Parts: sequence; C-alpha cells; structure tokens
Amino acid sequence: MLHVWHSHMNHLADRSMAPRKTPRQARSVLTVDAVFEATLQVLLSHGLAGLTTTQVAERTGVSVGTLYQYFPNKQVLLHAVLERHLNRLAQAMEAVCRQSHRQPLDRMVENVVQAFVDAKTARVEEARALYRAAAELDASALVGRTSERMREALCAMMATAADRCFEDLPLATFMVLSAMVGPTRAVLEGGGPPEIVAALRGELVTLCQGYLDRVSAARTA
Amino acid sequence: MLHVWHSHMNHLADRSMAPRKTPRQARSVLTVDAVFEATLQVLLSHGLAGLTTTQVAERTGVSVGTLYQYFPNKQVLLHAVLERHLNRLAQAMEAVCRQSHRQPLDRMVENVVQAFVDAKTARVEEARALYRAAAELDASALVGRTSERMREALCAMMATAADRCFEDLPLATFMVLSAMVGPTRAVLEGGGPPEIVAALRGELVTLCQGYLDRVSAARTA
Amino acid sequence: MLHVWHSHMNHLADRSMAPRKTPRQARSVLTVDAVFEATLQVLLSHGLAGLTTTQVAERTGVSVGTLYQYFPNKQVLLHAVLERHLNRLAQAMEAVCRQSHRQPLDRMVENVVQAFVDAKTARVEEARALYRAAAELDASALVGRTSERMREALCAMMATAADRCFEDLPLATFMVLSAMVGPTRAVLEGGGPPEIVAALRGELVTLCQGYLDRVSAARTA
Amino acid sequence: MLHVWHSHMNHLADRSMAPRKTPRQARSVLTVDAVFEATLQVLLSHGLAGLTTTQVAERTGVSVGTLYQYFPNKQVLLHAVLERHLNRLAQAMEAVCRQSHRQPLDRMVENVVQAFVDAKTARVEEARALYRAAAELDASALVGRTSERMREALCAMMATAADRCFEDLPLATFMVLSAMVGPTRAVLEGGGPPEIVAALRGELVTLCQGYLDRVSAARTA
DNA sequence: CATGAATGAGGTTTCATTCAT
DNA sequence: TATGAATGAAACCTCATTCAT
Repeated sequence: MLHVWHSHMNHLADRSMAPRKTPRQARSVLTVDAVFEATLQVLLSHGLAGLTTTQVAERTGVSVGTLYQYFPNKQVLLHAVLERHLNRLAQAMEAVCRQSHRQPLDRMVENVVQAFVDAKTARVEEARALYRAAAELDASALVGRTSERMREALCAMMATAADRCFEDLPLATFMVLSAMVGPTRAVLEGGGPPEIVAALRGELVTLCQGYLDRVSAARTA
Repeated sequence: MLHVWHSHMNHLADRSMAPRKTPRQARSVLTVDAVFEATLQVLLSHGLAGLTTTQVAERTGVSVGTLYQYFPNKQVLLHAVLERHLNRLAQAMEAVCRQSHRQPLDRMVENVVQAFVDAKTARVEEARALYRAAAELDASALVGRTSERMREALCAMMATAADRCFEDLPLATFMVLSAMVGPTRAVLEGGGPPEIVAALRGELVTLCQGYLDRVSAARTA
Repeated sequence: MLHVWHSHMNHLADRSMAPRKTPRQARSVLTVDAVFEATLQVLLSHGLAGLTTTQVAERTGVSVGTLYQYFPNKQVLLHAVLERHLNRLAQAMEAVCRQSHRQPLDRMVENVVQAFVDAKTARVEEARALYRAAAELDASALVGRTSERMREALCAMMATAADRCFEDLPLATFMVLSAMVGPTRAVLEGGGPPEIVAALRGELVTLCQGYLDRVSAARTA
Repeated sequence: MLHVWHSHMNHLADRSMAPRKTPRQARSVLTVDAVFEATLQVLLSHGLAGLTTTQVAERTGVSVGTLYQYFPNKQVLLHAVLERHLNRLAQAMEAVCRQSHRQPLDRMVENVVQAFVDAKTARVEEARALYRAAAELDASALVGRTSERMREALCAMMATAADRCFEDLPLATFMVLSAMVGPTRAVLEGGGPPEIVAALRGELVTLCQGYLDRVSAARTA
C-alpha cells in the first residue's frame, strides 16, 4: 500500500517552513492573500530566478517589512504559495473521487479527468508558474504529500468500481495519475499543436480507460 | 565534439545564444566537455539557483576567465548543456524509430518505450538536473524543437505500422510521447513507491498500447 | 523608582537623553523596573548588537508602543539602564567611604576593596553586560561622572586617614580606584586561573596597600 | 607581513574565523593592510555599531566585493584586526621580558611598565577602538590566549629575578599584568585628570613594585 | 493609554562579468 | 591565451520607530 512509504511525511512539522505569524484580523488575511497573488504574478512575469521579495512587496502594495512579518524568508513564501495551490488541487480531486464512489469504472475516469483538467486549466498561469518553482524549491516533500493524497483518494474510489476489480490497485492508481500529468503539462507548456487543447479531455479519457481496461478484470457477482 | 551541441544553432534567431568561439584543438574539445560535466555536477549538488560560474570553472579545473572565453555568459552555458542533453535524447528516439519502421504497432511501442526509459535512466541525474533548469531558462523553444523532432520520428514510424492505421496520427503521436513522460518523470523524481521503478517499462507499454489500440483501426490489405 | 535613574539628569546638557515621561502610579514604576530587567537579560543573552527594542518589550510583557512611551528611543533606554547600575555602584562606594572616615589607612583599604568586589560580584552578569554596552553608548560622560563621584568619596575618606598623609591625594585616589578595576574585570571576564577568584580580595588589598604605603608618609601628631 | 596575523590560526578550531584567501602577491598584501587601517579608522569614528562593511571598503579605496574576497564576513574582519593588534602587544611584551631575564626585580618592573605603556600609547586610538570592539566580538578566546602569552612571558622572566623569589608566581604575574591594565585604560579613556597621563609610568612602577615587594622574599645565595 | 502592524532606510553579502597582468 | 583580483549592482533581510485602531 502506498501509505507505507510516505507514512512519515505528516510527522514533518518542518518548523522552518512555518509562516511567521498567522493573521487573525480581516485586514491581515487580505494582505496575505494579496501577497499570494502578487507572488504568482511575479513568478509568471519574471520566473523563479527573477522573483525578488522587493518586487512581490511592491506588487502587493505593501512594504518589504510587512512581507517579512508574515513570511520569515523568500523560501517560506514560495512554499506557502505552492502549498495553497497543491491543496486546492488535492481537494478538487478528493471531492470528485468521493462523489464517484460505486460508479462504473469508465464513469469514474471521465469524472476524474474532467476534474483534473478543469483544475489545471482554471488557473493555467498559476499552475505553470508553480510547476517551475516547485523543482527548485525543495518542495519534493510537499509535492509528494499532495500526490499521495490524490492517489489515496483515487485508490479508495477505484476500489469501489461497480464493474471491475484490480490486481495491483496502487500501481494502477499511480499510472493513471501520472499519465494524466504528462499530456496536460505538455499542452499547458505549449508543447503541442493548438488543436490538441480541445481534444485533451477526450484523449486523456481514452488513454486512461485503455490502460485500466487492460489491468483490471470484470467483477463477478 | 562541439558540433553536437552546435547542430541546431542555426535555428536560433538570437545570435547572443551562440557560444563565443569554436575551439578546434583536441585540448579545447576536452575542456568544453569538461565544462559540461562540471556544470551538471554543480547543477545537481547545488541546484540551478546555487550554480555559479566560478564554481563551474573551479570544478572544470580552469579559471573563470577561461570559461568566459568559451561561453559569453551563464545563460549560453546552460543552454548549451541542455541542448546537448536533449539532442542525445532525440537522437536515441530517432534511431529506434528508424529501426522499427514497418513493424507491427505493439512491437513499435515496446521498442520506443524501451529506448525512452533507457535514455532517461541512463543519465537519471543529468535529466533530473536539467529538467529543473529547463523551466527557468527560456528554453521552451529548444525543448519544443526537440520534442517536435521526436514527434516527427514517431509519426514517420507509426505511419508505417504493419497492422494498424490512424485517424489522427499527429494527435496520437503527441499523446503517446507525453503520456510516457508523466510516469517516467514521476518515478525519477521519487514520487512513487520504489517497486514501481521495476514495473515502469511494462506499465508504459500497456498504457501506450491500450491507448493506441483505441485510436487506430486494423489495416486491411 | 524613577528618581534612581533620574538623579543625575540635570548634568545632561543633552536634553534628548531625558526619558519622555515620569510615571507616577505604582503600576508604572513596576513596569519601568521590569523594562530594566528585561533589557539586562536581553543584553546578556544576545549582546548589545543583538538587542532589539521589540525583544525588550516582549520580555517585559508590554508592546513596543508602550516601551516607546517611557523611553523615546533605544539609546535613552540603554543610557538609563547603565545609569541605574553605575549609580548603585557609586552609592555603595560612597557608603563605605563615609563609614570609614578617620580609620587607619589599611583598614580603609580593606573596607573599600571589600565593598568594591562585593558590588561587582553581586551582579556579575549585569556588570559584564553593561560594561560592554557602555563602550558603544557614548556614555563616557556618564561613566566619567560616576568614577569622579567615587574618586571624590575616596579622596574625602583618605584625607581623614588616622595614620598617614599624602603628597598628591587625587593621584593616589585615581590609581587605587583604577588599579582595583583591572584585576577585578580580568577575573570576571574569566581571563585568569579559577583559583584566583578566591584570592582576589586579598591580593587587591595587598596591591593597594603596597602602593599607598609608598606614596604616603606617616602622619605626625 | 601576513604571517603576523596568521601565526595563531592553528589554535583556532573554529575554521569560521579563518580569512577567506591568503594573498600572496604584493598588491594584495597592501590591500589587506589598507583594509586593516580603514577598519580601525571607521571603528574610531563610528564605533562598532556604526561600522559597516561598505564604509570600510570605501575608506580602503576598494569595492565591497574585494573586501569580501579577503574576509568572508564582517565578524572575521574584526577578528583579524583585533588579532593583529593583540599579537603586536604580546610580541612587544615577550621581547622586553626576554631581554630582562636575570635582572633585579625593580629593573624588570621598570622595563615591563615602560614597554606596556609604550605599546599602548603608540597606537592609542587603535587600542581604544579595539577594546570596545573586543567585548562585542566573541573574542574572549583570542583575548584570553593573548594575555596568557603575556603572563607566560612575564612568569618566565620573574622566575629569573636576581634578587627575589615568589611564593605563588602565577598569581603575582596575573595581578601585575591586570593591575597595569586598569589605570592605563582609565587614562586612555580619558577618565582621569590630564596631568595623570604624564605621571602614569611612574605610578605604575610604584604600584607594581609595592605589590611585588610584599608577595616576594629576598633570594638568599 | 496600549497595541502591534506597517514602514523603509540601510546593512550584509553574493556573483556575473571584466581586464590588467 | 589563461588567470583570478577587482568590480558594483542588486538581492535578502532587520529593526528602530510611527500611528491608526
């Protein structure tokens, strides 16, 4: 089971990544949110290497000092932004998975692909900017934790498929999830002919269904 | 040899990306290669943000001044290293594709997956380091060009499949290629259970075959 | 009570050194003292360079704003703390001197050394921390004033020595006082073998008596 | 010569205090020396808290970058400057002590006091500036090492005194050394009447001789 | 009055790049 | 041609101080 090799991630209350102060007043919350948006904008326009704390503060409309009151350093800031994004993604996936329990496998795949592509394209720019950042940040733990959440949700759902059962469910889960990532990212990065964008959803469904069909067997009463 | 990473320079509208000089003596060739290796090592141990020209020069065993005689700036250096890597990848793919012409589709997939995974895992570290760098460098043009080369080779090969024919060949090509990337990268980044590494090749074959089977029709004599 | 660190304010040409307000309620007096203690603690644990007004406020248990209501700036705060310390020292010395009037010289020296070492070792940490701070603060005026007070007290006492009289009393006074400082500070700073700590008082007495014996003559009736 | 301020580096387990590069060319040596002088000047005019690396570089006539090529950070720079000063002091003391072996005790004291006061007043400003800095730097180890060197030299000399012998030589040594420091520092800091400056040497001799006379016995043939 | 979020000048340090030797 | 010391713009981050609530 997958939770085995990730089982200690949640023990990592990596204090060094903790934001400095948790704002409780409405204004502060707004500020922090504005900082998040500003960070994403700068990330997009200048790239990770070109992102400076001064710029983020400027675009947020606050002073550097204020920025540093909420995030003890640049690293933590980026980490927090990435975390918010991944969190939303994972929540979206968990939601569809929960709602698709007990349905036929093909339906499950359709729902999941739909949710996945939606989530990605809803905030294309955000995603694009962050995937670049994620690599340089040592955010592998965070990314790992998130994909585990998604795999677990997927796993739990597929185990309830009305019509099919799997030999190696975790393996299938892993493949489906990561197979969706490749084409989606390629499309977002602009690495393919534009007419593909429209076709993406359908092709992803075909891709996943084709695979799952081969690694599962009909469920007998 | 320098022509390796020079081979596509003519595509570059931006002359500033061209290395400053083309050394011809055997000793210099060695030096340039040493610079590449050093760059990769530093990239791996310190990340893109932590890579400094001084460090690269040091590890190469030359002075910064000398480094700057071969590469007018850091950007060009990284670009060149990335280009060499991508070129090797593309060449490997082109080779298998050429050799698999006219074979049955399933065989083609097996060969291509084999070559792809081999190429990736042969230089895992190199690949890992460079994919991170690629995002920050404005290397999308370069990356795009390379994947196009690969798609073309794939396309040309699949068109000759002995047993099947495709409705939308470019689309299928795009999907197959990018579908392979997702799981492979996930495994390399450590984002999956270790036992998956061994299973990767087989699963990729299943994934691609499952998909292609659904988007192609039997070829009638 | 505030008059403690206020007692010499009138000497200050520089009005900007005056604390902003003189709190009269019992609660406020407590606060000011707490501020002093907090300052000393921070000074000890972080050094002068590491002392921040926010930290002092925090350790005092008030907000920075409140701190600034009592001390218009950092400099004044430190000045006040130093002043309190020096004042206590001077008062201790003045007390022994007053009590030793008219005694034989050797007795005087014994008493003074005793008081001096007591005062220093009673608040070792405080003294240590403040001597460091004193140098950076332009507190030379304050320090000068205090040592003058002590010299005067000493002078007045020695003039009444039952058995001896001096050629140059101010000079002798200066030497005695500063001679005690050297070894004492050296011991406190840990710059000598530990067994010396115990011997300090005796050695200081010997040192001063030896000196005074040579610069004084027997008093004839 | 550079080996001067490098001579005790080997005692330092703390590698972090090591200068970054040991200049070998004449120009670099000059640069480093200029940096030392500049540091002292800035220390004097602005105090330790007011000393900035930018200022030091400016006054040295080099860029900040150059400064940081020789000293990895501010702390190391200050440490180096202090070390050079203390080293000169210790060497001066060691020299007189060596030359005074086997002389009568009173002569020894005269020589040592002379050398001590000379060394201090030769570079009054330097000394003044550094004593302030020494406290904030965690240079107690360095200071301790230096005074031990001086105590040892003094000890070795006094053991050969032609006319007197001591019960507890280390204790006497410690007292003599630290007793000289008090009045000297007081005079330098301006904490005494100006006419004392001239009298200092004589008074120090009296002070030390008076003390040593009491803690030693005549040496019998 | 107390609070503590906001400010922003300014300090430390890095590193791509140049150029005298 | 190779070297590596020098440069200095620019990044990160701190902290004394203010002021709206």
